[in-house]
Amino acid sequence: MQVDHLIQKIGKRGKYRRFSYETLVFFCFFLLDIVTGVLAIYYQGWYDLFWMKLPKTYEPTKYENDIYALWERTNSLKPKNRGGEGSYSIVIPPPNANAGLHMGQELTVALEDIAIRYHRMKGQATLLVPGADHAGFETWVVYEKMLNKQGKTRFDFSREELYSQVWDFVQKNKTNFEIQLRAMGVSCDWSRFTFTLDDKVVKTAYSSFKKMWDDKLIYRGERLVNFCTFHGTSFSDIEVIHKEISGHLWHIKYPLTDGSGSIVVATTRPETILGDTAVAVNPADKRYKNFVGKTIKLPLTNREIPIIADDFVDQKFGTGAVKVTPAHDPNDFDIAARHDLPMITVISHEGNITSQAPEAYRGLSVAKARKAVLKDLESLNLLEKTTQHKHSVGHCYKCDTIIQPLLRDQWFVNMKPLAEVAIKALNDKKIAFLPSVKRQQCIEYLRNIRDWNISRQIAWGIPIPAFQNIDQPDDWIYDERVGEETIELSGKTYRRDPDVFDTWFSSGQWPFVTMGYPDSLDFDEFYPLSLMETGGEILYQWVCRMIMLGLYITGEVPFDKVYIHGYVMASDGSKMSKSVGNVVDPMPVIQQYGSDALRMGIIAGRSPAVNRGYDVRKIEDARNFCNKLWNVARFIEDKAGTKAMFGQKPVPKNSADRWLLSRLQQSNRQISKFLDDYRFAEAYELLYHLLWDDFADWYIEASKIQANDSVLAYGLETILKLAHPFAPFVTEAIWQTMNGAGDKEPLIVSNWPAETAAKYAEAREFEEIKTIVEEIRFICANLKLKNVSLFHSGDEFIARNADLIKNLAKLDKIQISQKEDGLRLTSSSRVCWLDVDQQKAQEFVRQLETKQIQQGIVVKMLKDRLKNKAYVQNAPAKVIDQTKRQLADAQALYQKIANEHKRFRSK
RNA sequence: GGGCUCAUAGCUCAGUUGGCUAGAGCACCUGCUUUACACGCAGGGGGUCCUAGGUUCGAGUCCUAGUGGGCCCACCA
Repeated sequence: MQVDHLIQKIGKRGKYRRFSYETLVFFCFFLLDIVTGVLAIYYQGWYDLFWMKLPKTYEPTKYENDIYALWERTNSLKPKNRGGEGSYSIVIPPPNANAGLHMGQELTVALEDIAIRYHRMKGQATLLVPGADHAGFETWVVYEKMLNKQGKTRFDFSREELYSQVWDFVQKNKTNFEIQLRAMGVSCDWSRFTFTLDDKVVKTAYSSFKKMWDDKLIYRGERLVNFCTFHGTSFSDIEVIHKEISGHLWHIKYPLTDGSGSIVVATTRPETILGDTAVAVNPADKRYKNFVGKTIKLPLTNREIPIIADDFVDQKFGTGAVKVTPAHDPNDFDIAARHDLPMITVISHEGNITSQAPEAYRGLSVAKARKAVLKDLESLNLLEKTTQHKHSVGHCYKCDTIIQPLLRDQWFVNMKPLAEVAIKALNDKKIAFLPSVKRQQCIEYLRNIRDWNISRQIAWGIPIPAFQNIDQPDDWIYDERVGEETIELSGKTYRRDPDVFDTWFSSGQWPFVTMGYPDSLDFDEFYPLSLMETGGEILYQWVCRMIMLGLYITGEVPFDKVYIHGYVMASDGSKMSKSVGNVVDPMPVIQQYGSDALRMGIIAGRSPAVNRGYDVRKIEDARNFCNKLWNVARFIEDKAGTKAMFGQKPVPKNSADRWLLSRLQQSNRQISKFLDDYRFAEAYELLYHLLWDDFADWYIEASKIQANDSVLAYGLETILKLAHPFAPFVTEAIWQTMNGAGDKEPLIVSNWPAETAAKYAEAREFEEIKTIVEEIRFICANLKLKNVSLFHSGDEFIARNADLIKNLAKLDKIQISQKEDGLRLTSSSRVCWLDVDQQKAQEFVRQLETKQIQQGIVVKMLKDRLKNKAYVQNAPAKVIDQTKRQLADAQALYQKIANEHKRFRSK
């Protein structure tokens, strides 16, 4: 750098003249260097400002906050160009308000923001809506854990107290992830931020509930629900985790009442005997033909229960006879409904045996009751045998407690009518899916859908607006006065349902809630959303429900396209999990490598729905990419200056200029196409090579020999724009620094580069130069040559581009010569040779040999292909033409190599 | 039990209606104090595209079966 340079210069002279004037200057600079060095550590910006505009390496942390603030200050995150054609909108899947953002969310917002920035630059009215999810049960679990740490439980507080405490807890975390979303560079419109407990959300949830209520889609019923006895709440079916458990199958003898024998049933849950109300066999089962209609005396109880016949029973399983416990098994519940059997609840919501069971077992836990029941059966000699049995058992997805199917009065949504409409929309391809297989998966789910239990027995959530007549339990009314414990209505007293909605009931309405349904400009313009981008784990819980509710409430599909991304796994391919401790937090990574680097690193090489490990090397690659861009900008700043650089038409003057324009045009086309098709990783890779290979390694190197400021600036401007969706911060930082005063619009709202008129043919000349240079580099590296000369016998092309070739290939000189005794180049049609002495050149013969053999194989392969009649007959003309061209090229090359090879051997 | 998905260089992965003489980054090897960048420059080596069949003029790409990872769904007592 400048200081070091001066020190070197002055220092050398000072060596001989101590205490001279120069020595003094030297020390002054030396001191200054120390001072600036120290300052550099504390305040890099000042140092940079003093010596140069753009510092040597890009340091993201220095710019990112300011850049984001600039976008907010300039209102760049709000939709512009409204009212025109082709608006573009996305809603961020609202992160849970109870924790920081994880890598999966980084991926989510990275993909969404790339799409948003691209469409914004294309000039569309563009909207990305941020939000936060109260995440009912999820947050509840986190909060309850915190309470427990303080030695308290949920029973210490009233429902209202709990609600307000959780509210405060969530507010804190909400700010936290608002900061994080900004750090991730997400260009969302903060003025439209929506929390799932905001008034408008609650209002919409209520009006939807009311509509369903009126349409008779809501019913209250005592059904079996999946109940976690630890958390004291019920779950929907898809929230239950089924696990393979290796347990036992107990065969139990049930004596017939008439004393004529017994029937043996097999069960995995012997404690449920206490609640049996029948034994069922298959009507076609000959073994039990005479049993049907008889009764048995249920062991351990004094009850007499019937033996019934039902098709559900599988003759091949167990003994072919099933005990029926309607209150604690979904299948048995169905059987009971068919046969009008009583239901006896023997397990309580706390997971203990109830008073409906014989006294001996009352109050015991399920596990203890099982032991006791087995012991008693054994002593009565009723336990016939015990076998090992693998079966799947539902568990609470948070605490791993075994889920008990329990009878409970709950609100249910009749899903069939909603699902049918959704299935039709999906079959009609009203929504596109990436990857496309997800459509079928959704349809399958919807076809087999079961009614949705939307009641949750927790304090944190949207209260269900329903009240029950205290004198008449069947009398339920809809009322939104949920702040009241009881209400009076025409002389009757009604008590509020203490339950809250399942979180997904409100978030299932997210697309239209956030757009201000039913009457707002946003709703008119931005609904349906352009894209719904999320992880595959909530395809059913969220995506399918949004489709159903969107269609039901608004009459339209809620979004045009669904993009499902894969998971960000740990680097060893396993799942990231807090308990394993292999979670990578995005925030420190942003600190270390920069927000842009994390964004590009996380999307690199990813296709939809494919899980991939987190790979720090990809982040490093991306960091290097940012730095490359930075240094390209520094170079151009140095070369072309900073005044009025951008926004001007490029004026090509030489072959490199024309080549670059053609490369920019092609890349622009391809990157745009990839982004249109949501192929983010491929667009990024193309961009990477455009900057690194084409622009930096070739064009900038060439421009050191023959500079053209207008094309340099145009190239940088175009690449900054193409790169902006992928690297928003560094591109904007460069744009802001180089684009002069702040009166110009920020890059974020600038226009996507228009296609330049560039003809590919014009680019051919530089391609040939590249080929020649590459061959010379190869030969020189191989023979360890330096400063060789290139001779030609007056070739016009070589002569015209001599300067370029000489410098790019690091030659000593290029001259005309008549005697051809060096090493002739074989990759180009130009006749030229390197001035290499014969002995040295001979070393290259082996290389030539290999090359000739390889080329010979290629020629033969292409020839054989064309000789094949079937190929010529069947392959399309285009492919055959291509082969012919390939063969001609290959043969020409082969000939050159062979000639050169022969020339050497003959010497 | 049903369904989906992945298997390509040492590692992580691209490779979209079959046309491939199979690519990228990292890692590796050889040279570079070439003043935009060592987060760099130049050059290089490295692959029976999981296995076995099949369709085709042609298969990494399509079909069938198998092997091994991952995921989802399911009420099997």
